[in-house]
Amino acid sequence: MTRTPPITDAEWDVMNVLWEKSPRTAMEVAEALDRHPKTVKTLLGRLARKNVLRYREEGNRYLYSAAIPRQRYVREESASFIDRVFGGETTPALMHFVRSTRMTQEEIEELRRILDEKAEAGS
Amino acid sequence: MTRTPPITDAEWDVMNVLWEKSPRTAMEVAEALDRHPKTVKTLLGRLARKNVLRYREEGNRYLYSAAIPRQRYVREESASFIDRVFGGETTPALMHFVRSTRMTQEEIEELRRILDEKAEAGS
DNA sequence: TTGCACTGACTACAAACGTAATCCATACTG
DNA sequence: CAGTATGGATTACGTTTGTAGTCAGTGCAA
Repeated sequence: MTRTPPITDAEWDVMNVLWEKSPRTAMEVAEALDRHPKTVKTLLGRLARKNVLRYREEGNRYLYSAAIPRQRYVREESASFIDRVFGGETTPALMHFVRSTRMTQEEIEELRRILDEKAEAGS
Repeated sequence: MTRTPPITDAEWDVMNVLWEKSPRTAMEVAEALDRHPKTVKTLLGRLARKNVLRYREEGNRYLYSAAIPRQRYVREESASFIDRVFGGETTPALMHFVRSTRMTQEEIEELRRILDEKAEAGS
């Protein structure tokens, strides 16, 4: 298992749109982000070099797709963030997140169900 | 209310030791972090310039203290982290996060309470 | 009292970043 | 078929970051 290469803030933006929907052309990504196409191209290139995304030719353009599941990145980034900001205390961090995230009633319900499962499973 | 200036990873390390206990001399901070004193001095200087910490002279050396409460940084950093990493899809990612975090029954209870509050407040 | 040991101020510097512009090949338009 | 527009590759460039070295002042040891 290759280690996930670190990606920067701007690169996260790009990956987020690809994780949301792949594949996309550079132009589509740029539009989704409302950022300069050249800038986005640079970022796509850097991400490709890191093998975080993959592309396939389609006519004269490339179709980019995420090559590493978002889950994995979220997990690793969360760990390092929590480590840095919360000193490794995961649960307090989680509570903070839940508190500060706006959710619909359905989502709250869903979360309750998840908690029920966890309680069930026991520790 | 002045906006909290962004601080880098290395700067977080420094602030963490100051938040843990202030005031401290540059040397003490360097020792706590086990990092080169010169490096730490640079970081302290940058943080001072950003007014994130304050210092007071004591003989020929400075005693540094955090000038902005940790709480505030945690709040802001969390917000930007959630935004960046969870992207638009905050809640699904959060659910995954909850699912994959090991918690005690008490913590689960605590989280339930938080959800109750949210359900209450919402709609 | 004299020089050294520390300290902060200033300077250095390469790598990473964000943001693009330029260059070059090629696909579509007229 | 020629010219133009478009897309990727390469190059650019100021700023930020991590990491530390150099310089200059000063309090303490001898």
